[in-house]
Amino acid sequence: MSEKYNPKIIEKRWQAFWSKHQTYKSAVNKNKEKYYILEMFPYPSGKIHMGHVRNYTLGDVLARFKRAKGFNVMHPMGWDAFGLPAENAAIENKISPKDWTYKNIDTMKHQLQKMGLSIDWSRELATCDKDYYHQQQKLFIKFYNDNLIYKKESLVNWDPIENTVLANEQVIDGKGWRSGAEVVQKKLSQWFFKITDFAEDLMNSLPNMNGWPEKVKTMQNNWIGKSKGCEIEFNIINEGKEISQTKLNIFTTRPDTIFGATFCALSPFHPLADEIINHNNNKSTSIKKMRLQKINEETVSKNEKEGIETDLFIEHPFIKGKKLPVYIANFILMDYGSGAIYGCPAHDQRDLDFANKYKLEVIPVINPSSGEKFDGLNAFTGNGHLINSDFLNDLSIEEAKEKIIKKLEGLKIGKGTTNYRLRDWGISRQRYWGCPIPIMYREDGKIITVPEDQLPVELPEDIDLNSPGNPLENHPDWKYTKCPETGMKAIRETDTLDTFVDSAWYFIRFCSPQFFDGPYDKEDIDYWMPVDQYVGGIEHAILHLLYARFFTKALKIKNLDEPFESLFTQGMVCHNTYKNDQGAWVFPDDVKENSNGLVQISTGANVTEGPNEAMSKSKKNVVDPESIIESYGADSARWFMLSDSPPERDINWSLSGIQGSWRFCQKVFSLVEQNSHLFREMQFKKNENNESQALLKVLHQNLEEITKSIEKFQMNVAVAKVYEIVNHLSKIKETNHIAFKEAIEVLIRVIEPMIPHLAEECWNLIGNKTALAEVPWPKVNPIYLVEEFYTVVIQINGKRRGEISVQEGAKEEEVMQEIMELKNVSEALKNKNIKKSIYVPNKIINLVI
RNA sequence: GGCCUCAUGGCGGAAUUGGUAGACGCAAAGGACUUAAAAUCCUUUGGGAUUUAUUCCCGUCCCGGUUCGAGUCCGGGUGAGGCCA
Repeated sequence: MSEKYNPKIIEKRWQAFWSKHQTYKSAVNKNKEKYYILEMFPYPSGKIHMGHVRNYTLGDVLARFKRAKGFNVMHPMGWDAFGLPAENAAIENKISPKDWTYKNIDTMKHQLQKMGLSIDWSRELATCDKDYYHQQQKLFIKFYNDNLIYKKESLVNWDPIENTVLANEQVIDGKGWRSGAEVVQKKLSQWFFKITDFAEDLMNSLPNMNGWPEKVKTMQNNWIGKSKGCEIEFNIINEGKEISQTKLNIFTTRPDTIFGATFCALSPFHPLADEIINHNNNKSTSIKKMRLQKINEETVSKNEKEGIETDLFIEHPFIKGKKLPVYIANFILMDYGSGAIYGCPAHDQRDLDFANKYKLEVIPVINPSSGEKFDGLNAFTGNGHLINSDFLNDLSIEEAKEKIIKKLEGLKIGKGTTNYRLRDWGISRQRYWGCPIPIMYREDGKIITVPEDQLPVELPEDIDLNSPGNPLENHPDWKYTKCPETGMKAIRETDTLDTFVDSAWYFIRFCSPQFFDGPYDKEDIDYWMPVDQYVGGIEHAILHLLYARFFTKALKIKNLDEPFESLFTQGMVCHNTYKNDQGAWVFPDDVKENSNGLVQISTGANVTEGPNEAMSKSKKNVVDPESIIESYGADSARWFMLSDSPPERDINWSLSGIQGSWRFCQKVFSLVEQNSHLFREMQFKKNENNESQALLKVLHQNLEEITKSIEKFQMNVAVAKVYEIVNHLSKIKETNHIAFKEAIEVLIRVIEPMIPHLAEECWNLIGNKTALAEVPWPKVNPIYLVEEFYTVVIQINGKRRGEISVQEGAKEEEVMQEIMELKNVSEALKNKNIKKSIYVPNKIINLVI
C-alpha cells in the first residue's frame, strides 16, 4: 500500500527539523566564500500577501542553491516596523501601536515559517525594537556631527482641523483623508539629510553597477537629474520702492535663449515675495493665497498657470533699455535652482502657456533645423541655430551656451553652474510611531545632541493618539528634560524619523544584529557586505534604493561603497477582477460558474470577469496565501510562483495553475515513493542499456540547463527543465538500473531550492540519513552533453529542405556527399551549380545555388 | 512631450544570443481504466493545401534593409507598459 503525498505532515516535519538543527544559521567563516542574499523586508501589516510569497520564494531558491554550491549563505529577515498604519490601527482598534505591530510580526513570522524559507531567524530584527533604533540614533548623531544633517524651513501638507502634518498619501484630492479639510501648504522647520552632497557620487557609481537592471539605473540617473546651466544676476528696477534688494539671481539651463527672455517669474516662496507681502497690501493677499496651492513638479505641469503682477522689472543684461516684468507665478519651484526664472516663451512650453495667458511678448531665438514653423502654441525645444540674438546668431545651441556663459563670467554677472534635480532628504515626521530624533533644544537656544550614555531616547508608551497634533508634542512630560552638561532646561525634539531612514541601513545591521557597541561590527561588515543579491519590488527603484546607497556611502566604511552588488526586481502577482451586477468588487473565492455563467456564491448575483490586475485589497482580487498553503501546501505555492512567468514580469494567479503545481508535487512524490524499495534493497544493475544511456543524457543536459537558469534568475526555465527530467523518468521501464538511481537522486537535489519540504521527504524516503540541505549540488558529467549523432538541417538558399542525422563533428565533405543522395536535394540541384555552401557543424548546412 | 522597456499559438512563455520557431506548463479535444465520477495514464493540438508524405505553402505586430540564413541585428511605423515631465 503506497503512501499519499501529504504536504501538511511533510512540511511540518521538515520545518521542525530545520528549526531544531538550526540548519540555516549563518556565521562568519573566513575559509568559505560568503553569499549574502536579502529580500526587501516586509512591513508588518497583519498578514503576508502573494507578493511576499513570490518575493521570498525567489530569494529562497537562490539562497538554497548557493548553499548547495558551497557558499556560506546569509539569508536574514526582519520587519520594517515603524510607520503610520500602526497609529491608525491603534485609534481604530484601541490597541497600542507597539502591541499591534508586534502582534502582526508574530503572525507574519509564523506565516513565513510555513513557507519553508531557509532564513536565519537568529538575525531577526524589527526597526521598532529599542535595540535597533538605539543604534539608529547613534547613526543620526554621527551624521549630525559629520555635517550631513541640518534644519531648514520646508513646506508640509497641513491639516488645519486635525492640526497635524499629513503624508502625501493622506492627502486625497487636496483634502485631509480623515478630517476632509482643505489641506494647506505650511512652512515648518524640519530636519534634512544632505543627500545632495553625494549627488555626484551617487550618479557616478551607477555605470559600474553591473548587477543592477539598466531600467533602475536610468530611473536613478533621471531622479538625480544633473543639469548644467548658468546663474545670472539681473538688476532690479525698483520703481515701487517696495523691496530692499537691487539684484536678482536666476538659474537657467538654457542661457542660450537669453535674447528670447520676455518676463521674469518668481516662486511665491521667494524672499522677494516675502518683501512684497510686507510692503504691499494689495498683493499680499493673492500671494498668500497662491502659497496655499500645492506646488511641486507634478502640479506645475498640470495646473493652470497663474501669475501675480508686481511693480518690479529686471533689466535685460544685453539689450539696452529692455525691461522684463516680474511676476510671481505658481509654476516656479522654490527649491529648484534659485526659485526665479526668466521666461523664454518661444522655447519652453510652460513659459509659452504663461505668456499667452498674460499677453506677453514671444520672441523665437532658435531656428529649428527641422524647418518646423512656430505656431504660437507649441514651444520649440529641439535643435537648431540661433536667431534674433545679436552676438549669438548662427551658433548652435551648445556653442551659444558656451559663449554666453563666458561672456557673463567676463562681465561678472553670471557663472556656469551644475544643478541637480535631487533635493535634500526631509526626514522629520510629526508622528509618534517612529524613531525619536536624539536632539534637545536648550533654553539658551542651543541645539545639542543627546549624549551617548543617555541613548536611546525611548518612545513613551502612555500616549494619547486621539487628540489632534503630534502625540509626542502633546505628551505631558516626555519632552521636558535637562542638558546633562549645564543642567539647563531643555526640550526634546518631538519629530520622529522618516521610516525610509530605518530601511536605509537594516542590511548592515543584519551583519551584526547582536552587537551593541555601535550600529555594526566592522569585522562582520568586512566579511558579509555588500549584499550579493537584493530582491524586491520595482516600486522601490528610486527612494529606498537611493537612500540605502546614500547611507552606505555616508558611513564611509573602508572598502564599502555600494550596498547591493546585484539587484533583482520581481514582477507583481495579478489576478482577474470580478464585479457583481451591483458594480461591487467580488472576491475570487466568492465566485463560481454555473449554467448561467459566473455568479457570486454569497449573494447569488451575476458576476462579470474583469481584466487581470495586480492583486489589491481595494479590488478584492486577492488570494490569501495562508488558505492556499492550507489546501495545497507551501511547496505547491512555491512551485506555482516559479513556473511559467519569468520572475521580472507579472504573474497571473490562477486556480488551474496551483492545481497543476499540486499535481506535479504529487507526481514527484509517487515517483520516488513507488521506487523507494529499490533504494532500500540496493540491488541496482550496472547495466548500460540504451534506456539508461538516454536517461543519463536527458538528466545531465537538463541539469546543466537548470544550473545555468537559476544563476540567471530564469526560474521558469529551470522549472521547465525539471519537468523534462520528471517526464522522462516516469516513462522508464527498467527502474532497477544505476542510471535510474542517479537520476532520482539528482532530481531530488535540484528541486530542493524550489520545493524543499518535498525534496527532503523524498531524500529521506530513499534511505538517506543526512539532511538534503547539507548535500552539495550535483556535478554535470560533460560526457552526456555531447551527442553521438546530430540532426543537421539542410537548407537550399536559406529554405529548409530536409534534415540528416550525422556523427558528431562530421566534416563538410562527408555531409555534402550524403545529402547529394537525397531526392529533395538532387532535384533542387538539377542543372544548377552550387555557388557557395555554409556548414555549421552539428547544426546546419546551407547550399546557395 | 521626453527617456526607457516590451510585442512569439486559445493562454503563460522557451529558443544555445544570427543557425530545426513554438521547449515546458495551462487550457481544449479524443481515447484507456472505472457501474459511474474523481484521480491517473495514452494520443492530438500555430494556420492552410493536397497526392497523407522523410510533401508543399504561410507564419514570431506592420513596412523596409543587412545576411547564405533574422523571433534575434539596423531604419521607419503601430500598439501596450513603466518612469520622468
